[in-house]
Amino acid sequence: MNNEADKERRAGPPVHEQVYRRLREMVLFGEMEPGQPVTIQGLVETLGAGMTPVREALRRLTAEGALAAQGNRRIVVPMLDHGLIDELTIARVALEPLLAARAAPNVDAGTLALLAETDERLDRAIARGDIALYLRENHVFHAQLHGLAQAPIMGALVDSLWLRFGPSLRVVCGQVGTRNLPDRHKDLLAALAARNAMAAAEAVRLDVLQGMDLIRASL
Amino acid sequence: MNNEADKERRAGPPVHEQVYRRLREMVLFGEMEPGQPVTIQGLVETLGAGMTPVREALRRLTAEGALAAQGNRRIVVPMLDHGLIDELTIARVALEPLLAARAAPNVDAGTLALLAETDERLDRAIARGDIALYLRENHVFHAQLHGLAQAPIMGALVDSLWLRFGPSLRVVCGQVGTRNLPDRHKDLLAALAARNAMAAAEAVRLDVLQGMDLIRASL
DNA sequence: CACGGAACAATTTGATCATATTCTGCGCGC
DNA sequence: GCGCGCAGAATATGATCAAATTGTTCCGTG
Repeated sequence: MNNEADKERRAGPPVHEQVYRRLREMVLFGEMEPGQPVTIQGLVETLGAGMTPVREALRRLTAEGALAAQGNRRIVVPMLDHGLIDELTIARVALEPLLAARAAPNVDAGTLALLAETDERLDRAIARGDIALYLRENHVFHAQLHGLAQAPIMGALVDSLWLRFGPSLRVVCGQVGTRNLPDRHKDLLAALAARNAMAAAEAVRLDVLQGMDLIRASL
Repeated sequence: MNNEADKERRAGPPVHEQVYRRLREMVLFGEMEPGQPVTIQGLVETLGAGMTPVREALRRLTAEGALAAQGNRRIVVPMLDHGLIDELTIARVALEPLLAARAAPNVDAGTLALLAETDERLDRAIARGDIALYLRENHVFHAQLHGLAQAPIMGALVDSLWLRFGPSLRVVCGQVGTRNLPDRHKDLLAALAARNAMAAAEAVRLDVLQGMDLIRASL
């Protein structure tokens, strides 16, 4: 009896984990605006979860830089200023090419095909002007690359950086459209196919610089 | 009446913040052994706090890499293997010299004197074989440097890295003693005094390599 | 008869919730 | 303009429920 209770019990990951993942996606894919306040009770109502799991998810995201706690006990989606964007750019340029270089020796035909497929979907999203899908596929593309690097620590650092510019990237795309979005992915795929770590690193470096310039340009 | 209640009320920072800081120190300064399980209820008794603040502090530290959640919902102090140490080394070499270079232009006489004082206390700690004090002063030294860099994002990334090797560093010091601990601080201080960003970066790079080699050598 | 292992029970630990308490910010009156 | 409640939101507690680990027992086998 009591089917609904049973169904809820079956849910493998704990609630605070589910809430964390949901909020993480919302931040990454621009479902939350920079500067927007995030209230616990609001999320409790929106997500239909208890306070404790929501609180834990918020602490976790705050620790990762996805959200920001402003001294008085309010939590907001962080806004980026010029200095922070510069810092983010420096950090990304320092780390992401390293990941690409580490990934290069680990590519095989299967993973390469997977990356190529993702990049194709990404191109179609750009062509159709589907910003949400672009953000999603772009993230999948880089996540696959980072997975290949077999580097959990550096991967976590980079994830944190992506969380920080996610909301702002969405805003930029909304303003600029999908015309000149960064896509050094073809160079990257060629480099990976050739197992050329240096070339892969350089392709990623350019992709990062191009993307961050876009954000910087829109203030 | 009820002085103890009054005292507790006076406590400015919220309990979860206090618990977080205490646990963070315990991890950074090796008061917890790698591999040691961390239980919520244990901390509730040890620290005399409620479950909710403890849980939040643990989530935060887990997100920062200071603790590790092993699939089954247990939390442990992470153990480093060879691969993780290599990764940590790469990440530290990629980031910390950048911070030093950014800090170099910002040094003035006062901050330089502060750094020199810290370094002196650090030397005395080494001379006396006081491992706990060494770890503490070494951290203060680098924290002061990172503060000078005016780089909150990269500072957070580096903090996360330090949290990851804190426990293991303590173990190493316990085995090796304080004889040949890394100390490129004299070179670094000279470079900072001369506002030489490149030299400061190089000094930090060598300090990092030396320190991580020590950990790597002890498996 | 001793040993190994699988199932089971008991204890420990984690997850979640309902509720009380405290703090912040805001609007009202002086 | 300034202080003083008042509403609302966050913090913190303890109870309750669920899950996992541990220890134990019992059976089958060599």
